[in-house]
Amino acid sequence: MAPGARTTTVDGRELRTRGLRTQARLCEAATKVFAEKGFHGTRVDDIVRGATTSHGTFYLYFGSKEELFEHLVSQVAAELHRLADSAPTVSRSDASRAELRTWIEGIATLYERCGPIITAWTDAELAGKSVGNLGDDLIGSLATSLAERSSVPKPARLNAELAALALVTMTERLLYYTATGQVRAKRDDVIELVCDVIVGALAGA
Amino acid sequence: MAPGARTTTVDGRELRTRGLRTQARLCEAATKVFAEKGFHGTRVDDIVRGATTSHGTFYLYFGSKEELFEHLVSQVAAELHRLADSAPTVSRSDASRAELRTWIEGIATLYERCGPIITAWTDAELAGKSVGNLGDDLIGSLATSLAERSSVPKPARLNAELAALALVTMTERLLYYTATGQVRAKRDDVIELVCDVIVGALAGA
Amino acid sequence: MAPGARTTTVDGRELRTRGLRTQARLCEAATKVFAEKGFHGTRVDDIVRGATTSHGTFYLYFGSKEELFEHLVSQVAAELHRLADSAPTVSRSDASRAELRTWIEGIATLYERCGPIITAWTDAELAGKSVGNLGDDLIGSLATSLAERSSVPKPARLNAELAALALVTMTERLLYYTATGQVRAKRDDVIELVCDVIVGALAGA
Amino acid sequence: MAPGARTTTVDGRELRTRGLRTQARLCEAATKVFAEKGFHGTRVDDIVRGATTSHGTFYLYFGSKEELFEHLVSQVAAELHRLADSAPTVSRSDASRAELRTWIEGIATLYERCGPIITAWTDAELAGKSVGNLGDDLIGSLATSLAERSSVPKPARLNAELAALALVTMTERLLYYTATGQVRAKRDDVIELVCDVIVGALAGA
DNA sequence: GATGAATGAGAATTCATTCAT
DNA sequence: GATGAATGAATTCTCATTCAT
Repeated sequence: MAPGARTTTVDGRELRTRGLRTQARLCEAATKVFAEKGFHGTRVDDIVRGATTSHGTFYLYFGSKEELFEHLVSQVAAELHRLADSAPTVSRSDASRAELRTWIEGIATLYERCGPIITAWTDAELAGKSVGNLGDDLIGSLATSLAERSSVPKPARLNAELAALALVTMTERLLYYTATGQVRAKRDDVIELVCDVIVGALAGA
Repeated sequence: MAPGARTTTVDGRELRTRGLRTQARLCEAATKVFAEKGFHGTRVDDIVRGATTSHGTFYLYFGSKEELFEHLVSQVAAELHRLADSAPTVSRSDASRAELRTWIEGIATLYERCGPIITAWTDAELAGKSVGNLGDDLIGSLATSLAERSSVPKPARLNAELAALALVTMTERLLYYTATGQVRAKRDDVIELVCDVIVGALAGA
Repeated sequence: MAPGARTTTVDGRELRTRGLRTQARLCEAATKVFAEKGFHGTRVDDIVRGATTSHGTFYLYFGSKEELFEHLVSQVAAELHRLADSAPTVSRSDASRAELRTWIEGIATLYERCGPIITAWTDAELAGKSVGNLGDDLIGSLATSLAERSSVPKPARLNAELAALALVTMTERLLYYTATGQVRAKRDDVIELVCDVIVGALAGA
Repeated sequence: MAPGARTTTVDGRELRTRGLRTQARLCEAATKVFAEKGFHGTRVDDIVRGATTSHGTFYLYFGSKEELFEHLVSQVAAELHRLADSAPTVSRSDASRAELRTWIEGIATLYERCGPIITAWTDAELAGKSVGNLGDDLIGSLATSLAERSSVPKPARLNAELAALALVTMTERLLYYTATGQVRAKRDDVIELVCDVIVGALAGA
């Protein structure tokens, strides 16, 4: 092989520049179509046309519609995991609040970029194709991180873990609705609000 | 018509007792299958087997899979609308808290009964079959009711409407996860928690 | 049986007044629907609704959709046969022309009454259900009658039988088009024209 | 595109030689089956078997049974229109008669080639799928052409337009019956006869 | 690497006819 | 006599995937 030629492997095959570009085109097209029609509504033909290639080529790069989909979703999932790892501690201090805000902003940004894929993800999930499980895995792990790092004095009723879950759930959906335009509110307002509720609930009185 | 004979009409035909029973059997079977496999995963054949009838009979009562589905969903939607209308006022008084709790319990109960249909609903919605729109319509209207009835002193940042939306969203998802077993928590704990967060956020300090 | 009760038999069963009326209603409704939608386009359900009865009742009187259809068609066929038998002689005499005219008028009238059924007949025929065969049988026999009675001096080329066929065919179609409104021409003009052409062709110079 | 490569497009796809052949096979098979069983009697499956392909392939080239049918019919229709445009003038001169004869022969030839498709056409038409309308459009336009070009001195009663319609109708049906074998007569006799009648009726005395 | 063609196992839906009351 | 309910074989159409060039 020519030295310096950039290659990656897909399913064991070496991909050179041309192949890489084709693959990228497929991903792009797929992202668009999945976003518009959801997982079930998307036909391989749609993707293939969008990428101006052929069916044959599609199966050169991805073993199935599912596989391409998982490929796309796993990228989002990875970012969400990264966010989970960087969950801040929650307390009433100004510094902590700023940190929390930054974190929430990170989630918002991700959702703005990938909202539609997340929709399709939910769609696919319902068909039992657990790709990495949004509802459970990721929201769960975001919540766990948050709970671990919150300074809850545990008033009688407040189960920190559960509370974190509630709050992350709220955050997730609200940001999702905002990103997809289902909720008409200013991004900043939403972020502030979410921070307020989280601090109110998770920081000791 | 003989007085007292209960009849409904489907496409101009009068339904007698037998027909009514068959229709009910179809609904039951459909509910079960939709719950198990989601809207897309469900075949008319599954429903028909579940109800021990024939395909022909199915189309005697419902024009299509979609139609039967909408029939089921509209019932849940109606109940959600009813709940929206009965949203309580939110304040720190004990009486108000009790009312809120009852309301939340109502939602929880509905979700326990219909969780799977709601899942399927989301599933169907993604295919563009807007049956009545869960995410938008209903959560929105639950939120609006709640906002209107909350005694918020409006601290600078807290937009009551948006807050209500956030809280209802949280409630909805959390109860949904609980009802479907995706979250392992005691029903009562969840309800209490949700109440706490709502009161904390929506009742004036 | 009560003396004087009018009865007919269908498939061996005795029909009393009520049954007779139901049967008549079915025929009426069928005539209408066949006319509108053709044989293939007509569903038993359409007929049954038109007659405000049930499917069960339909099969009480007719063994199948075909059978009812044949029942209707055979009536028209009978009248056409009667017309064939009464074909006039064709010559240049005024008396003969008047006779011819009357005959053509008879056909026109029949077509005005039954045009749509004749359409449906053609429709059904194409499916291989030879009910009595319009194209062949009847037109043929009309032609034969006409040929037999024409005073053709047989100029070299003119095969009377074939000519008669041609002329009857022309008559049949033209009257049919006129009766169904596909040709916008005054009834009398059409009849006159047809007479002219027939006399011109069939009567010796 | 490589110069000389013959391609057509179906629904945006480019057809190569192989595809073109398959499409042709489908048309051939369809022609045969439609001829045998009429439009309604023909199943996609019949066509597909006749062409030794799969259902999937069928729908690769035609959106439905109707579409393929229309494709076939439109070809015949086009030829009929061409014939309408080339209608001769009618007079008693020998030259004119020869021209007329040639014209009629053209129709006869077309009917010999496409008779069965024309049958199926009528069949389909009755179902309301107006493909281009045989009875009305085409016969009408043949008639119009003929009328325009006939040297009728207009004896009192003879409306040239209507007469032409009558004659074309006669021609059409007679040739049709002859082509499909419903009338047992020598082709030439029929053509001669038709010419005679037309000249007799349309050429001034 | 890339492509158009081909496949065929489903899936939804229709409708003439029979059945039970 | 009459009726509503039930049936299921037959039919059209779809689409993920494989094949041949």
